[in-house]
Amino acid sequence: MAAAGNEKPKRDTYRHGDLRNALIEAALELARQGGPEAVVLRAATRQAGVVPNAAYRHFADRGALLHAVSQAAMARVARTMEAEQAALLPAEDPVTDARARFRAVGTGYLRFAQEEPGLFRTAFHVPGDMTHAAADTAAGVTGKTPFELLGEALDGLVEHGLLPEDRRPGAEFLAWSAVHGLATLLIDGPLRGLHPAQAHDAGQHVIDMIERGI
Amino acid sequence: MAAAGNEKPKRDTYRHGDLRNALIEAALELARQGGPEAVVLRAATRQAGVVPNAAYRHFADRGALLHAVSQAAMARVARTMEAEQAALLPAEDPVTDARARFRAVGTGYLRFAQEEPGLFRTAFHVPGDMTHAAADTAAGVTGKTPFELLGEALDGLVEHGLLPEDRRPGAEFLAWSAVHGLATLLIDGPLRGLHPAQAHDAGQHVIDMIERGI
DNA sequence: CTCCGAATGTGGACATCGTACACAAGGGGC
DNA sequence: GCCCCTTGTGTACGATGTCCACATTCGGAG
Repeated sequence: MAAAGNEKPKRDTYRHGDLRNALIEAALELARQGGPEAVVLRAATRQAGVVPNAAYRHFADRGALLHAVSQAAMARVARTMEAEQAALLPAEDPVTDARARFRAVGTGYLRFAQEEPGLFRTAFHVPGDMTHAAADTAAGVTGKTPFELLGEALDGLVEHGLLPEDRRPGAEFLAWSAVHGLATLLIDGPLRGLHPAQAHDAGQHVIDMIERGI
Repeated sequence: MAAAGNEKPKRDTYRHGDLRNALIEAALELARQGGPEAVVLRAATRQAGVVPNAAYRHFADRGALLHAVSQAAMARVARTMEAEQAALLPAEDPVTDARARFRAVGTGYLRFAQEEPGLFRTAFHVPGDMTHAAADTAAGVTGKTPFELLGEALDGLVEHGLLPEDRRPGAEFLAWSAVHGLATLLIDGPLRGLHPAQAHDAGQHVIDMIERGI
């Protein structure tokens, strides 16, 4: 049983053709299992069947690669949130709908955190630009970042009288704080390893708290 | 201007005498500026004036050192929380007191996160044992971990009728989620670099939300 | 069509890191 | 006073990020 890595797709052309994306893809896989610190430049190039230095033709340094991966991961968060909303069956009451769409934002966020902890941690590892992240790289299919989706849902609450207008400013930070904090607890805090169903319950409780306290 | 590091306290005895603590101390300083990833074994031994391998007489590996540092950082979190409570001037009303003590838990937590972001991140980097952390290494002067301090404050709320008893179970996770999430936003999220006063306000808003929604 | 420059990939090298193994020094119990 | 266990040293190895010089190829200007 020789230890042969499953790398090196043995390209024959001198040029790779799509190295940049291949690197992001490989790094994304590394991030999935192992989080941001597992995104190691040489491993990604190995997987792409290319010499380490080749990466520097597409990324300034490891940080730049990691940032690209982070953006990609964030886009997946957005897609999960969108999917959660899309799965909602419309009630007759638009007020109920607005509320459901708001909750779906949090639920999707938490779902992603549980299902893809590595990617989740990567998405918010070199953050700071969650709010103004280059929309196209960090957005989901609707072209909105997770943060924008949240803001939109909050606007919906106001619009339908579920949130007083004077409470709206800064509300995204309250909601985001609570949900993200729980995600942290679930991923590698004391709530780690919670049964999915229980985790879901915990999520709903946090969202309840937000609705009450926001 | 030769590049001379400010290391090597030039010990003369063959034995160091207190290497373990010296390493933790050095690593703590590394963590303060740079967070967990800045805790590099060789740097700590350098600072202690000792060869890299000497560390292995006291820690199984880098992870073990980091864990010790994490515990120490957590103890500081606890102390900051205790200080915040101690600074409270007692009201005549015990109910008001209970509430103030609860809020001080969150305020102290957030204060520490802002004042010592590196240590804060280190404290919860290899977490999972925040709840059951070896009490003596992660505790403050009162011998309680941050988590225990929170639980106690919540008990106080119940005791004085500020929190319905049936809402008590699991309440620490709701409160912790919200406060920790905000800490994350403040440290390296979109709220990073917020003016201390504004950060304080944000913290109070989150705690308001918790009180309302818990 | 040819040729040349810009883009892309290669090779080799270096500093730094974590860590393993064998050895040295010395302090404490008998 | 002797021996051994603890603690620190020396040397070494593989891995990583990154730098520099060189090779290969693509695509457009002539």
